[in-house]
Amino acid sequence: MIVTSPGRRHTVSVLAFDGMAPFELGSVVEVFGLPRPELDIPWYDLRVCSLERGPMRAVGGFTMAAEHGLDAFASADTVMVVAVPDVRRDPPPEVVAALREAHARGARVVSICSGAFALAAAGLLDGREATTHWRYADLLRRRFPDVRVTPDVLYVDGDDVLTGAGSAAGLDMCLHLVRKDHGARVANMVARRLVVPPHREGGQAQFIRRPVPAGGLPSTAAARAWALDRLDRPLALRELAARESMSVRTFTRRFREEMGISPGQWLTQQRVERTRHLLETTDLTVDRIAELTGFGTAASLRQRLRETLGVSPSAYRRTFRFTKN
DNA sequence: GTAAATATCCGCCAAG
DNA sequence: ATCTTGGCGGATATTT
Repeated sequence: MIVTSPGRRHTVSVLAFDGMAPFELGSVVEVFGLPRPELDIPWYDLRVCSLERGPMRAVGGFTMAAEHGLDAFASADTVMVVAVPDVRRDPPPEVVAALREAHARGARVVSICSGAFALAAAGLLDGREATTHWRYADLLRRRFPDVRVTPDVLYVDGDDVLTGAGSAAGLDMCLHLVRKDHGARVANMVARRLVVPPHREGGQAQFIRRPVPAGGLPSTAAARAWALDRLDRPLALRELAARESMSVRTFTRRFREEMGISPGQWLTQQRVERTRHLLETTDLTVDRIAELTGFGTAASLRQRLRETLGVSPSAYRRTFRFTKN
């Protein structure tokens, strides 16, 4: 879903304001604003915009000044709000109007963290599923009863309107956008360069449950640790369940609640990660790597790699060996 | 590449 | 009443 016309880069705008915390803004800058000469595609054109003209104080004791105003904000292909000055009141009417205008024009409107309050104030979340930082979920529900607030996901993709949860989930949101625009291969390269934890990279899941572990409930953590330790051997679901003294059914259920993916999918992700590592750092044959990573045969390794990274083992190795030297 | 054999996943529901 | 558990079955995925 790239709405850019040919010959023009996809523009992303993000709103800055006085008193804001820099973290989520930084994530957006990192993903969309950083030059990426290693990719042979035109990268995004990021515009940091603000209502204020003068310098804005940021949390942490420094000041910043944006180069663009609200017009640039409203006219981008992807319009992002990563926070609001005050979650208890609506953002400035100019901002609300800019969001409505952008959405009506067909722009993709995205929020991270408390930015969802700005989208909600503009009516863009009415009747839709949306998320925000878990600290604000109740307040968002109370202030905007027409919004179906889902607190325990990393992000919600409504195609033209997307909402991301708090803090680091903003990065997941940004990578998700890259994946939608440019495919898994490019998204994975960006994620790699960001050194983002692997289990958040690969999946197709637009919808990941429980960004923070649920307290108190029995956990599948020990079984996961055990599995990682013997990843090279075949691991049956019933063995993992037995590790936690759970039935297969309960284990599967707990696992999905904790990790957002099935045990089998998780296992595959871990094996793909190990495969990547070995491809990048050794000259072992694909057959040997298949043994060491638990894929068993090179055929199934190739299959999995093609699915998750979109490339063959040799192509992957060539790319990363080449860019490293 | 196909086909058969296995394994996994998950809604449903009764039982604790 | 409300919640968690775990067996069952059949759709789906994976391995051989």
